Amino acid sequence: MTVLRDDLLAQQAEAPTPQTYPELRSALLARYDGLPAQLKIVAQYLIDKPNDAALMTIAALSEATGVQPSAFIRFSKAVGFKGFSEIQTILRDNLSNRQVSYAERVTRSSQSAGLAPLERFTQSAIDSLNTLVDSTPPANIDAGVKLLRRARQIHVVGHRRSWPVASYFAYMMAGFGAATHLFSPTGPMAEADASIVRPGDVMVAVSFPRYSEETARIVEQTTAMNVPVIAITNSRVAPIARQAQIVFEADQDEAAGFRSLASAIVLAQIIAVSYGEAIASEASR
Amino acid sequence: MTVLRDDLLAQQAEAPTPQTYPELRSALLARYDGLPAQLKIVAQYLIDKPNDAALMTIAALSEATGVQPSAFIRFSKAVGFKGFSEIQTILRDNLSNRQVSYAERVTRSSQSAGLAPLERFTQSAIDSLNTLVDSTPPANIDAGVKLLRRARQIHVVGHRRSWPVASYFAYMMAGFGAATHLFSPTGPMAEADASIVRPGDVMVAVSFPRYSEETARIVEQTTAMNVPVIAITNSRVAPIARQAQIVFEADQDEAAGFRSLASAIVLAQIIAVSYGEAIASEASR
DNA sequence: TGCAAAGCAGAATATTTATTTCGTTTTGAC
DNA sequence: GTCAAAACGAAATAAATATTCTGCTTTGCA
Repeated sequence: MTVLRDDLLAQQAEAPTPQTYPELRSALLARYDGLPAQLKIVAQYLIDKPNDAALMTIAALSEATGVQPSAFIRFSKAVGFKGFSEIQTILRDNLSNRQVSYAERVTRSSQSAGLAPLERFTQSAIDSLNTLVDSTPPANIDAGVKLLRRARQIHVVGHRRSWPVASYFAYMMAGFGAATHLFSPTGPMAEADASIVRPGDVMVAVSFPRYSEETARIVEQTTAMNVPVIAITNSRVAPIARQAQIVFEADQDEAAGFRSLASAIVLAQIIAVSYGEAIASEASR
Repeated sequence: MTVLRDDLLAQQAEAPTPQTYPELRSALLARYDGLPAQLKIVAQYLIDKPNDAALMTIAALSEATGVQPSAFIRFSKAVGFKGFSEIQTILRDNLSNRQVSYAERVTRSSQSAGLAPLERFTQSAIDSLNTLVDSTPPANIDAGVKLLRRARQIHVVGHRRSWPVASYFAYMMAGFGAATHLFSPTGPMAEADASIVRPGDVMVAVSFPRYSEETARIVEQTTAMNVPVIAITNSRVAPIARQAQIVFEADQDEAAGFRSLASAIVLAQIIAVSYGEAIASEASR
């Protein structure tokens, strides 16, 4: 009897209704696994976007999450509240306190010896993305897509820093059903691979400074076979750009000696998705 | 007569209804002197405590200011709005989007649908980079760097879409001289690799929806050996985030069903460079 | 000082938003 | 496979909140 009561008390004690957002957050994380499907979605939204949820109505949240309004109430009661409004009160309190700490953060980080890597690199990435929009002619994308669609097989090559871009592009293209071959990232094997390139194929080469010699060599080999090359690089005069049919520039101004791959990754995505959309719009005809 | 009409038109023209908080604020400051007593109080409150006003009901504002609810409506109409709710919408937008520049917000809202992939994806990437800055606590980066520096060896795992991020991170870390081991991107081999993980190591796991089961399994195996995990993922409640010591969120709002890796790539770069700088600053002592 | 116009407070109403209810569907244990 | 319990979705209801309306008060001007 005593044991049972203790258990109940303990259960109550280890789950006192949260009063502040940090408490709420950890309570949700703790209970997440045991929640039913719809309520998991609600919990996730509250954890991931508390500041959005603070300002939205239940109807808006329902729309955003695809979860019925009533589920928000069930959720609130499951977590120990009387209704969703109580949860929102916590979220709002947290939001109105937040701007203080945010302001502190900005002042603190901007005064501490230059700027923290966090701000430096995101800003640099944003700049290079803006440049990407301005410097990429839509006609270039169309031409690239056209070439890719005519290809018997699409080869992708990229080494070192360019490898993530190359592998991402190959992954997306394969996802769209394109016959894709990704060159191995290690040098020696790569050249062996080159033998599988045939006329009628297309080569997509990714290369950024310091330009990999292997990539350049593979591009040379394939252009000799009249296989057209699509180059993703940082400059029209980059080694691989000279022989390429189509050149995409993803220039990145470097922040503190380290260039960001953000614009190159996004460029690869744009080309791949444009290809995917072209495929899809033809299929639907 | 003509003069009077011109005057009226001019008055109308120089007071277009504000759409953003900065506009609202300067409109209020400009008109403040000409307002009747009660409305002055309202204006002052909105100028002094916009973030409070954003979250309060008219009743609460009435209580706080000693001004009747109806005066808030009269005020709103005097400034050109249909009701006080419209003003509050502006205040709330300002509160939740403070980190995003207004220029960007305008572009974002005016585009939404039917735009070329080029603009869609770059804009979406920029948005997610802004979110990254706002949602990443610098302390988290410090803690991650500390953990990485203590590691005997650093293991990196990521499959499918996450592979480019994982390989890029491993590449950079290796460049800084860290003992780095990158798990193979193909499933079966990956699990064999797990045997080389030892206590004293650190596991860096990259995982985005749809979450790879292999990654989750490897993380489980290694946490069982008391190897701490640094997670790069899109949500605190992502599978691998649960067991992780440190969680970095790089959530990206998806554009047209395709999420960009830009913020994840930049995040990986930030962590790696922070590590590199920590190493360098110690070496120079 | 008187008078019109503007401002105001408080109650009444309309609207929005949260919550409850209930019939249906799904899930999990046997 | 069957049954009971839990979860769910949709619509009805309740609560809250915003807005309008009315008559009264103050202000500015002659």
